Amino acid sequence: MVNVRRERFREETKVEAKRIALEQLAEQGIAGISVNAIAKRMGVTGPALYRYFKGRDDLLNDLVRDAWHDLADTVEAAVAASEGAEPPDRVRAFGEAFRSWGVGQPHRYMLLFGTPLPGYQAPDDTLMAAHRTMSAFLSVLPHEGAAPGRATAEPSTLDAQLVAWADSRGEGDVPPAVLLTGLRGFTRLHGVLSLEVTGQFGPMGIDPALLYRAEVESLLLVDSEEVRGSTRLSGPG
Amino acid sequence: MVNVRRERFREETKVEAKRIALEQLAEQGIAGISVNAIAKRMGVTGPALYRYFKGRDDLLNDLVRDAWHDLADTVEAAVAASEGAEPPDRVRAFGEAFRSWGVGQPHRYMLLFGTPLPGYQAPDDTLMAAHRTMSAFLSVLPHEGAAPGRATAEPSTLDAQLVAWADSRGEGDVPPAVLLTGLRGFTRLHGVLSLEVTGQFGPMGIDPALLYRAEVESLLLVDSEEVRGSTRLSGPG
DNA sequence: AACTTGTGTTAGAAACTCTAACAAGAGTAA
DNA sequence: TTACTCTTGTTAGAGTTTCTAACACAAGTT
Repeated sequence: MVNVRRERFREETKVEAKRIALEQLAEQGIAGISVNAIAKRMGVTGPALYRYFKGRDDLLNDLVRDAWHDLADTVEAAVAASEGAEPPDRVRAFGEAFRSWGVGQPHRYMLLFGTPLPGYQAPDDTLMAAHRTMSAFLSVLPHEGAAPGRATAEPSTLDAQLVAWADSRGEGDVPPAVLLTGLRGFTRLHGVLSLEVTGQFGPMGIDPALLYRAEVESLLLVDSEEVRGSTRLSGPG
Repeated sequence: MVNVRRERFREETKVEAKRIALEQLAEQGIAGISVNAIAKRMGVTGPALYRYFKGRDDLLNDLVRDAWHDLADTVEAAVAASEGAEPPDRVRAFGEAFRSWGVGQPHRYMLLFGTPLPGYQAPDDTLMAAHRTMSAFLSVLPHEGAAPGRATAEPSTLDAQLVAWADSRGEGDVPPAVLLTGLRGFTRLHGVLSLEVTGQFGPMGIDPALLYRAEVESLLLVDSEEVRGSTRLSGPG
């Protein structure tokens, strides 16, 4: 029989430890997360926490997993709340939710998108949450009018890779054009956001929010770009 | 009188220490850089190196500065080598040089664009190199046809901030439209590249190079995007 | 009541950063 | 040459880490 009381206390201890770790993360960054210091703040000695986490890396991996789930929940909620709105507004809603999440907790954002621990392999659980985040984004991109592509003869093309990627996540019905828009769009948002949360715009005197929104708007056009050739450069036509 | 011989030895010691630090960075990431370990590999005891660096943070800041200068040199060389080519090809040349630099030394790339040390303020020297990098990019973007804007009445607009930023760098003659293209373009390249060097595309089975090039091509269109309204979404016209 | 399991303790190894005190060499000046 | 200063190395040590091992004790099970 499973001891439910012990299991519950054990879970609460882990939650409490991670809560303090999140504080350390927010205040001092990843390097400021210390198993020893967490234990002290919980009123126990250092080694006690090793009954709950195999090591510091294990704790960090838990934080990464939790953060991905939190991010996925956040953007999913925003997408759900925008139900019924016009497609462009739903994209904007996703964009704002994503940015708010990141700007509100810069170090946690970089915990997800910064350099991973050496040898890190994201577990299925974590990958699932990352997928949920991306799916939420894809769901607000309009699908109509996009050619439903399947596995192409040439697997080295981006389209083929995108379809294979979607297939592996059980989303084989999403057209490659939408997948491409989603993936490129995500990299664009991350491009601005990651520079913002690391403070790179600080010495430049530029409001990252404006730049971010400009990029969000660019997503609303990224499809039509693809249609035209890409040899033109600059100059109002 | 200045003792030139001592000064030279001192400089060589610092260079050697940073060389080993770069190896540690490449192999184990930032966390793997250890003053003690560097000293041992140089055949001296740990504290000896503190005659050359005020502390570990000081060493890291030197690495950041060197990396920025190296990156600036690299993209400047690529831009210079593309002299005379068509503007789109020069943009591509910059893009490839930037990506090669980052992909070739992922941890060093993240040393520049990852979370900075707490309280870090980039010194002038470092800012200069960052500016050189951006200027190299701006120099391959075509300027003709762009309206030469100066300080606007409304300073909260992105254009006004861009002009102020360029002014502070002594590049007040660059039109705001080009500044915007440059800044947005840089964030796009960084968006893909930073996800690549942190291994985020690994589990996705997608070739980041293809995605990166798609974004490079998007830069060649970013201006014309601005001209049209930004309310359209998806769907081949 | 006896046994197993879980969870805390202390002790300690092996790292790390960084400071202090000291020793010795290199360069300068009387 | 002698004396002084400056630079650069050493060792010792404080105060951190992470993490393992050995032990103590309580809680749950049989």
